[in-house]
Amino acid sequence: MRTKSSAPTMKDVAQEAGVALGTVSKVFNGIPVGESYRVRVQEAADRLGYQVNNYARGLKTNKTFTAAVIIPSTTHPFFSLLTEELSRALSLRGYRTLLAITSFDLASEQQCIEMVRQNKVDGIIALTYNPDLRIDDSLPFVSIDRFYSASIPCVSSDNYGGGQLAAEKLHSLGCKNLLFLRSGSSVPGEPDKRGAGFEAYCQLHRLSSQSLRIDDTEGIRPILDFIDSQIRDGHFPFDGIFCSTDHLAVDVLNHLTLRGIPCPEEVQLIGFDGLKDFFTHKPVCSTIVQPVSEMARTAVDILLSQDRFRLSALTCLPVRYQAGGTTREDVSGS
Amino acid sequence: MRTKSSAPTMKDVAQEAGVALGTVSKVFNGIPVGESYRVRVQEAADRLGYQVNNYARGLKTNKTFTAAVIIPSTTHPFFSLLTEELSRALSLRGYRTLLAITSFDLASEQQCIEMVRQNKVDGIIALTYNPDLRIDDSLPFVSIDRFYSASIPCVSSDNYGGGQLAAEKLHSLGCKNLLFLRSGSSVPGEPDKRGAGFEAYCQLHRLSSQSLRIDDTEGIRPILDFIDSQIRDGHFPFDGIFCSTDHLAVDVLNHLTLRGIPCPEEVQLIGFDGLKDFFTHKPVCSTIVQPVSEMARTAVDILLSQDRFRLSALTCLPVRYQAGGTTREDVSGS
DNA sequence: TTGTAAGCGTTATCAC
DNA sequence: GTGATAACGCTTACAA
Repeated sequence: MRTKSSAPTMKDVAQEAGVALGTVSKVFNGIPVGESYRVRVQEAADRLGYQVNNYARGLKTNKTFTAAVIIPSTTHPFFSLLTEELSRALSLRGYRTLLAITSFDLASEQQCIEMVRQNKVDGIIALTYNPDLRIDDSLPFVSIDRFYSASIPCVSSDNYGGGQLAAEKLHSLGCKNLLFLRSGSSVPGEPDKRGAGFEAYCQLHRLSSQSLRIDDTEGIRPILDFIDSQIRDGHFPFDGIFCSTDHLAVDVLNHLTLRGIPCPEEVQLIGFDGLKDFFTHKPVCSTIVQPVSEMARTAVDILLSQDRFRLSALTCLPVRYQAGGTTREDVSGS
Repeated sequence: MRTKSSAPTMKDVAQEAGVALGTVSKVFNGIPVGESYRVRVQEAADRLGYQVNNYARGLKTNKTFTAAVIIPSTTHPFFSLLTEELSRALSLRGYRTLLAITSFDLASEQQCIEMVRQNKVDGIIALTYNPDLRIDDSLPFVSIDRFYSASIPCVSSDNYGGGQLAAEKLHSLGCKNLLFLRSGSSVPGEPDKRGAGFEAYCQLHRLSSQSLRIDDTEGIRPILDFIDSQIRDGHFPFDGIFCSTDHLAVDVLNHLTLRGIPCPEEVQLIGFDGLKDFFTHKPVCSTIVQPVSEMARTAVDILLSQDRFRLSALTCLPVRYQAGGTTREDVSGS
């Protein structure tokens, strides 16, 4: 029956159903209309395989029911989980996800923002590193793990509390000489508070502790070198290490093993993120678990909330400790 | 200067620049225009922070420069890599990515197609399981790993050849009694050819081989039970196993280790996918590597090619073997 | 070259 | 309750 080459429009449906254009529109917007008309329109639409054109609708309504997710990568387990949870949360609220991957490139981050703005998204959720990001505040924007300004809501896990928790755990596990290791982006962000919380706990409880922070541009070589420099006669002076990420913790664990320092026997190790090995579904190390799912839901809630500006500028979600083989309580299960 | 509440439009820019609307449009479409005008328009646009409205443009041109990626999940390493590569390839061609996650749900797959169609995407790349998917062929569609019909181009790796390659490798590594294990979706797809290729090689070379295939709805328990049932006096009768995925290979490896069957000493194991451990960047097992990046690029090329119907219905990309510790040649490096 | 006006598919405001 | 009609922001003939 369809001789038209392009997709059917409301006009086609109206003609097919023998009703006026406006009536068709009403049917598809749930606006009350005579039952017989409703059925006629519905049938005609089905026959034609009609789908409403969101672009045209958005042009009129200024709503596209599409949100952008801007993220550095999709292959890192934390980001991939975050992406999935964000997409799921948006979908649950009837929103589509426009995905933009920045590859950790600062210029690309800005481009992505411009690009998705052209697509007239209703809002942006972004995990970025560029401290000078130009964010137009006419468009709802929620930042993850990076605080920009009071007018840009930021969602993160309780990094500071997580650092404290890690110190507390190591403390209660009998560690006397603590070490904090950090490898990460050179631009400041919420995750920096992990070390701050850790150090605060140590200071408060008069625990001996030392910290080493490096940029990930240098690779982790400096950290491994530091570890080697500390080893004297096969002995490592620290008995508890908190690493800023699980990834770093695993690298440190492997290096210590290589050097014959047994973990958790001689030194206990706690990471941050709560990543699970994909194959075994087991934690890769003892760790502070980020509530990724809640973070995603919260970010979406804030993005879509009517009065975003009433909300607090920074939302920190609670973390929890999870044993994973690199601390000594594990023998009694967890 | 901006007193308008909503985003600036071309009209605003025209007014600001003191030129006609059409002139502004031309500037943003690269259509030649007097240099002085071009500059005036550009400046006015910058001043106003103007961004073209892709929705309005698409309405007129029937092109949105947006493609949909429909995928079961973003957390599985293979899918997450595929998603990233697809997004990257699309971006390189000037396309945005609309991401839809189906969670392996057949009904959701259909919904996603409908949903992205409403957003007037220019095409869809999908990895789906629903054999009865209703695909409107008015919209370019490229399927990954599942062949629907001659009019729906399908991209996959050379699953059949990969199966052959696995058998050949095990053969050349001295295995005499082979086993193929498969756990996967109950709906047929290109990956099923892995086993077929494996068996074909065994038959051709008169190698003793056996196969066990189960649906992943049952979990992998039946496979582990089968393995247990084969063990006699601590001895396992098969000396070479090909698993349909790396994931299965790792599970089998762990189970064999648990039962005291050393791998690769007593039995050698090859998986399929080529996944790397995220932390160590090392293969999780000896494996047949899928060319994910090429698959993504190919899918995008096909999707955006003008005459898609000239192309072959099924494009199989070459795989390669990679040693990863579960086969015996590894001692001499890889 | 530049300006004008029609129209893309939809919604919303009206008379009917 | 139903059906014309004017926008929405943009592109594109076509006229100036």
